[in-house]
Amino acid sequence: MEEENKKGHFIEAIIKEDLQNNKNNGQVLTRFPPEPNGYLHIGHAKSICLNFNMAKQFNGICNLRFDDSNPAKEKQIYIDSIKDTVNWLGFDFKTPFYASDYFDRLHEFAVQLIRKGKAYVCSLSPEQMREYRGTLTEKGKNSPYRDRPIQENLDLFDQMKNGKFQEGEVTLRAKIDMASPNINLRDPIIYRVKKATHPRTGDKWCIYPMYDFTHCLSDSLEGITHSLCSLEFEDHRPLYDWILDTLETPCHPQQIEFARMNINYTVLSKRKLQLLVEQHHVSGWDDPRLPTLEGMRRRGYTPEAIRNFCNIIGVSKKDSRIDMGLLESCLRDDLNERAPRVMGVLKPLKVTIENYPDGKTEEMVAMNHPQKEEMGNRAIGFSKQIYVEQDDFMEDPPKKFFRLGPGREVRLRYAYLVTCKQVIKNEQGEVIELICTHDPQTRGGNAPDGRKVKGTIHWVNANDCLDAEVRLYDRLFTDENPEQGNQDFTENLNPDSLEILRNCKLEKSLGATAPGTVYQFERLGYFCQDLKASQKDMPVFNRTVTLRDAWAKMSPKA
RNA sequence: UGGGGCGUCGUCAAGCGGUAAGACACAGGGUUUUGAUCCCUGCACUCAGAGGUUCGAAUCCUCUCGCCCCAGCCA
Repeated sequence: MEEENKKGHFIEAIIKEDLQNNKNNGQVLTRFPPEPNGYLHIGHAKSICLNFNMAKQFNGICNLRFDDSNPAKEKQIYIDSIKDTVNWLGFDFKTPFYASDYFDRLHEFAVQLIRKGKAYVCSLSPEQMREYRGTLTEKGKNSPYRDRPIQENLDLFDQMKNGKFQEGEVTLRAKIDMASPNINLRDPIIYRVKKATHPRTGDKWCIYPMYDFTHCLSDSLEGITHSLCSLEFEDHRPLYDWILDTLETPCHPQQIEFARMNINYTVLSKRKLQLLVEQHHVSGWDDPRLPTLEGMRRRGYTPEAIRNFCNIIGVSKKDSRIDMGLLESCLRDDLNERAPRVMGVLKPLKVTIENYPDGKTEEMVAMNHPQKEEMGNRAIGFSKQIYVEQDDFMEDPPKKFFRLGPGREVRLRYAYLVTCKQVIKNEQGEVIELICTHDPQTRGGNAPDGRKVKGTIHWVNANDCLDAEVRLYDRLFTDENPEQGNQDFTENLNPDSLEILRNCKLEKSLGATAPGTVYQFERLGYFCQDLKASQKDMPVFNRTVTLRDAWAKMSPKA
């Protein structure tokens, strides 16, 4: 808590200064305002953490508010998913707020604006509207309907509300300045006709407020003090302020913009994510390869790892592209602490210990976490037939290969030192079995004569293990920035982002996994059971993330 | 050619006139029954560039260059 005096990121600095000046009576109220038109992704997590953390840090509150002013795109399933995901991430909101709960008040505000002569009903068609708006370098022209008398506007707006107009026929516009260099101020539309059923208000309305009108007023109605949003809304701030200054509102929140998150080798836009789902490049919104929070959750990401990541990357106004490696580093950091260790063989190679008694089984004692005694031990059966990893054997290994090879001795973790005596191949010349001997004196893994064995490999008891499917995931795209330029970003999809292994042998204890628990398969990585894909007789495990692998680094793929 | 932003290590990011934090990555080394973890060490004489102000600048001023956003009845 010596953080107190540090300024932190620029938003934190602004809030501290406001507090010092007793602005907003020393209150801090933020909000996370998703539109329920899709699922949340890691980019949203940044905003969620920022908003909830600022509120918490300054003894304030953060509202979850659905920005549901466009019924054409919004659905209840998204609302449900978003609520669930925010909770899963570890944030509490009492009851969610909805912009749609303010529709009546918003309507009154619109009428107020008309009465003030600051809004008018415009009968320009969408095409005409575009022409009148001008361009980036040319001023716009006033709408011929701009000077309709107040009473006429009132009547027309009422007719809009009563369904007398078709979509696109009329709009309600703020009367600001068609010559403004800021296009957002060229008489922006604040209400449009939309004959759609709203997930929450049903068919009560056939006119809906636009974002710019809805957002600032919703903020004000809730007493928000700091309205944090992304950079692209910077141009909208003058409009945000204009509306709140023009209308008689409870308070005037301060909009502050920050840069949204980007991560390399993936995409973080709802539109592109949706495309990946629709075109079946992935299995669904919760595909473990997706940066959606539901996907990451299914993959095995923990809320703690995600929150830590969001805190670590900071907040600024600079466009950035964060290294996926940092996310993975945060993940490993958390998983290393909490994941129980187990053994599992992904690509099994049968090993027969020729000098081990037939039919005998011993219980070897394995630690559930090498650095945490308190996590306890477990017993693992050992017998004459075991499986080891195919990658842990090389017929003609280089000197630095510390694993199995003809005549080489390695330690079977928590069991014995074994030496490879014979290699058995099939007709194709593929190694299908190893005949080894074990040193009975080395039970547990230590040699009484003090002889050093450099390599330790994992194994699974052949006659008492679990058959499982394991899914290995790699980055979804081969290009660091898949959305570069205007070319089709799906061309950069990594064809090897998913590898399914169907003949995996896992330690028996994995037969009953607690939902959501991530295990470390020693020497391989972190894995968790995929409850959605698992069958009764064939559990499916997802590889959450690999372990750091110094060996893989020095031997660039054989 | 209009308006709004942004440019500090490979990637994020502190710094707010007193002489470049930290994290990830990377490179060495140590411990280790996971080539994991952990622990050391190294890693920007320089802050997009050029001028200027100052005893002193990444921090102030001027100009130049580069990148991002805006012309939905989307948010």
